[in-house]
Amino acid sequence: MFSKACEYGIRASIFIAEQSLLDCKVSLKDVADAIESPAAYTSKILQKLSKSKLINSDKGPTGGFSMDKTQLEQVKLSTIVYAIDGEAIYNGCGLGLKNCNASKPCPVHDQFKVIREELKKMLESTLVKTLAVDLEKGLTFLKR
Amino acid sequence: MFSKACEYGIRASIFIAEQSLLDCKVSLKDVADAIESPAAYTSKILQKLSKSKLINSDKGPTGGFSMDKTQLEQVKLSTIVYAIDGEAIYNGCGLGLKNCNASKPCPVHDQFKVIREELKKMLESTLVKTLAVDLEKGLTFLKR
DNA sequence: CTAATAATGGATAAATTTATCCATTATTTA
DNA sequence: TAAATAATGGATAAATTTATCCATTATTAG
Ligand code: FES
Ligand code: FES
Repeated sequence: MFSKACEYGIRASIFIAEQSLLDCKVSLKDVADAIESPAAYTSKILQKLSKSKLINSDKGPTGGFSMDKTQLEQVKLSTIVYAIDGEAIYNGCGLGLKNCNASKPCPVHDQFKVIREELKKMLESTLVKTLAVDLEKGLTFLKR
Repeated sequence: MFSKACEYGIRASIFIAEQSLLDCKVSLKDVADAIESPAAYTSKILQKLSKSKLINSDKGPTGGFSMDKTQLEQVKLSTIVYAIDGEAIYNGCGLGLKNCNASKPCPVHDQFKVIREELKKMLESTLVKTLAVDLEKGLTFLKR
């Protein structure tokens, strides 16, 4: 469904959000440990999220990654997915034709459209912060 | 969503189904031309579908790929996807944890489950033959 | 039986994605 | 100001996916 990079990105964001709700900054290592991901690769992904202003990053001692109030209120799953995987998931054709196009539809266009719209709606209506709250409550898990 | 191989596989199947409904066998080249895919790569995919008994293939002159009555009645999108991409799409975790597991759910488990179930239902309720009929009518397209 | 045809299978190659390494930069504390 | 810390950026490397090439096998028609 999503690329590995995107999966890591979502998991990392949820962890950072959780810790930010507890007023804690986290280091790259914290993140990699929490989501069980390769640190260096995760670093690249966090850089991308940071450049897209979805998370903050600070250098030096006391540095680390965090999300501020505004980010916590605004960053949705869709924001993350878009920043990492781009818009392919929204307007890509399910059978790989370039661009889904209703006026020259592929054989599964009608069926796919429904699913894709559901997915889109879901991603757009889910705040990372909300997921972080459940994580903090111990209801969900970032690794296994 | 699906791998390129799976996209080619679905498009190829629909084309073969369409031609089989018209009682025509098609060669590898016919398929690759019809779906605008690299022939040699497509060949590998068709071999896989053939070994899974989803399509027939015959060597020699008058050979080619085809689907018989039974295959046309039985092969669904889900059959193709399963043969090529495996079951990952059905029981894989949306965030990449190994196996979706409701008793130790990832943060998006509930949301994802809904989407995945929709997708599954859609794939399982769509016969390749049905898609082939619309293609034959000129209502849908395999390339663009 | 021969020649032509078309799929098959194995070996590679190219491209993309995922992952690692390390020197550099910015920041903080002592 | 020096030392320690943590992210950054660039260069590679490994792994996976996608794609190509070619010799072989099976089949058909002449
Ligand atoms: S054209 Fe293929 S999904 Fe719309
Ligand atoms: S555990 Fe992640 S989708 Fe079910």
